[in-house]
Amino acid sequence: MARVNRSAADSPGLFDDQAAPPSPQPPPSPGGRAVQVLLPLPLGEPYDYRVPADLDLAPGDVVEVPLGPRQLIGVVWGDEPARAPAKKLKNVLRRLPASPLGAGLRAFIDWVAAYTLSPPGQVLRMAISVPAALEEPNSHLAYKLKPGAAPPPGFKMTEARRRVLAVLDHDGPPRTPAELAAEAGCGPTVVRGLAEAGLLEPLLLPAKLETPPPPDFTTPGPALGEAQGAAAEDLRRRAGEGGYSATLLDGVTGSGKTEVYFEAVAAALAAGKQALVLLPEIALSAQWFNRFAARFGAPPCVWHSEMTVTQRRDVWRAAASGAASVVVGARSALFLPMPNLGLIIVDEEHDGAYKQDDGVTYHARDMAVVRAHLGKFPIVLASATPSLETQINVEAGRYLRLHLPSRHGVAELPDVKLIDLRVDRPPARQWLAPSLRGAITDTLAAGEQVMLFLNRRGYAPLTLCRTCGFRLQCPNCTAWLVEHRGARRLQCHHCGYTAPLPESCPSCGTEGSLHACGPGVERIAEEVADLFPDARTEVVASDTIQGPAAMREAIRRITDHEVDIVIGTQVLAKGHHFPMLTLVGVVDADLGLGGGDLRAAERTYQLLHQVSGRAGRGERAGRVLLQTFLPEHPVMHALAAGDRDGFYELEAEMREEAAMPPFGRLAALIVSSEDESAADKTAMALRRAAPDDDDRWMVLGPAPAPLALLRGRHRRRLLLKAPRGAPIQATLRDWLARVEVPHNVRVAVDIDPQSFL
DNA sequence: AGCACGCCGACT
DNA sequence: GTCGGCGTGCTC
Repeated sequence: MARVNRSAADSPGLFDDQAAPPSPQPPPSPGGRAVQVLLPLPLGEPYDYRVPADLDLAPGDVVEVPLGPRQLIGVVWGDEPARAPAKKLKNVLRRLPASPLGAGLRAFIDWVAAYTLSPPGQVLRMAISVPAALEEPNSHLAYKLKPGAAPPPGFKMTEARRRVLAVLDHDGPPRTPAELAAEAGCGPTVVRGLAEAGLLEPLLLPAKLETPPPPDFTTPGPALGEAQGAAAEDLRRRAGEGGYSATLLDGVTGSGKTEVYFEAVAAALAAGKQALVLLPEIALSAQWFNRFAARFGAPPCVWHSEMTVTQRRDVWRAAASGAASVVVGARSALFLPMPNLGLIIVDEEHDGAYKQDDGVTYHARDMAVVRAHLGKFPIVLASATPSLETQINVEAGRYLRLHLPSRHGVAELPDVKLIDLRVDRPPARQWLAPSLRGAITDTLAAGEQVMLFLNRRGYAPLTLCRTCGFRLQCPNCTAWLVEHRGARRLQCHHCGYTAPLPESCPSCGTEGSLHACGPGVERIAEEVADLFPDARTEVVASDTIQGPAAMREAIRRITDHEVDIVIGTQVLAKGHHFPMLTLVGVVDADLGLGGGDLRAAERTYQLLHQVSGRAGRGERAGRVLLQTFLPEHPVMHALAAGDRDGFYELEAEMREEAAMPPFGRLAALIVSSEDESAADKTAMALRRAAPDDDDRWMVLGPAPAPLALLRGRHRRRLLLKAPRGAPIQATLRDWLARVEVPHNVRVAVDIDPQSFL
């Protein structure tokens, strides 16, 4: 074998035909090309690697590199000369066949990392979360007829086997086992049997990329009303022209919000762009998919964390290659590589599910605006009850607003009435007030449906001993154990701890003295069964409904009126349309208001508004009864009076007065440790090192975090309050650098925390 | 995030 | 005398 022109630096060829020995690193060559590779680890900065001569690399390329003893996949982040000492440099091993990450996505990852004070590698990990998608798609097995093959002796030519051979006999491409089985109408074993008998010739087809069916954006959308049409036209123009803009699409369910933003999606597609739609709880929105399919004649690509690795691999590839023109997903879809991304929709933008609280803490709605800004394309935020942040951004002129009036000229909400529980009292140990019971009776008599809403799973939120007062508490968290009578167990809703319900008090040993306090949905179901024994009832909560299929089935039963009274938690608050549902009873409207959380009133208003919207969406008028001990509270007042704007004005006034978000900014430091005193010590040390420019910065705490003990870790919280526009990241970075954090203590940073006590 | 290296307790 | 617990520190 003649070899020519081999340089001294090349392998001498000795090992060429042997099992790979540990590859000797070529000596460092100062002139050799290097790249910076960002690895999906919390490393803080990209690492330098040498580029072998036969490899041509550019920023965005996905590569495999050695790191210590292992090999990792990373992304080329820069192509400057190496800064690391030359003797540390290792070679890039290979470039992966994945589509490179575009400059826009890379800039976005850097931006999110800087904003959230997270290592960029940790943010990158969210963008390349499916390693399988980065490799060459697997070629797959296919069969064609083996020419001249004869059945072996003893082979029975059954009808099914004959059909398979007939399918291949007509000309046509080789087919995969699954395709063959489907076309021949038999099981996969039949195909395998033929292959084993040597009648089929196996061959490997190059992988065909799962190309999603293209949405049809050319067919005009449904006829829209005047305001809807004008809004759609505005968004169409923006999506078609490109360029950054942020628009609040403000309208209740039934105002045609979805149809309007579908027009923006259609315009983006017509301009050759990809569109991304974020939804808060993707798995539960079967009705959304139906509407999308009705408008575009094909389902969208879906992305959420509960999908299988295979599903996510295919969607990731389709997004990265540009084959997926529309992706709809939960918050993590925001980090999908979409090279032609030209429009983002954030539906239900006020929803708390957009905030990610572990790992990189980010708010997907706000980061979506950043991605649109960096990518210079429009973003649409849609909601019937926008967040106060978004409202203020509209008022300040940072966001545009398109208001959609209700299409049918009816009031935005059904008739909402308050039930004053101080006067209209339920009997002892029961929870439905007489007037609500009466309304349920009337509704059932009219052949209509009732929804009772209580945002609390299980039977009772607290169990205590009547003899000694002992309360059953989670050993790992600062939380009561919730009795689940169906499962006959106690459960912690924060860490998943469960235990059987004890017969006697664990503290004083008295038998039969444990007492369930307060209601959960299971207990309301018990009361309903007692009061309305003939009604068909169903409890819908995240723990009674396992998986999207079960959810769809529950929704179908309710829609088809197989249920008279549905008792549900938050999972039932969203988007569903039940034509025969005319009465919504909110068992405890005050539930979210306790605890002094900054956003308690806002969130309660948004949730109850949404729940109220479930009543009377069909032909029939609906009514809503809110049981409350606080009928004079602004939230209750606004809901009963249908005065959304008044509520927001008051809420904005209070926040502005307190210089709280969105008028000021917050960052939280969560100090946590299994060792309580270590957590306390670190928290106090942070307090002492706090920025002391009192005019700009204000530090609150340390205080026990909302769950002072969570999953066995003791948590303390400090809050940094700053004026809008203050350099909060730089201040936090300096602050953290001044404090020595022991190794058994973690300090997590939460920029723009959403919930706290 | 892994993974190795390192420094103190219960075994053959 | 060794095996192995997991604390701590590095990886271009």
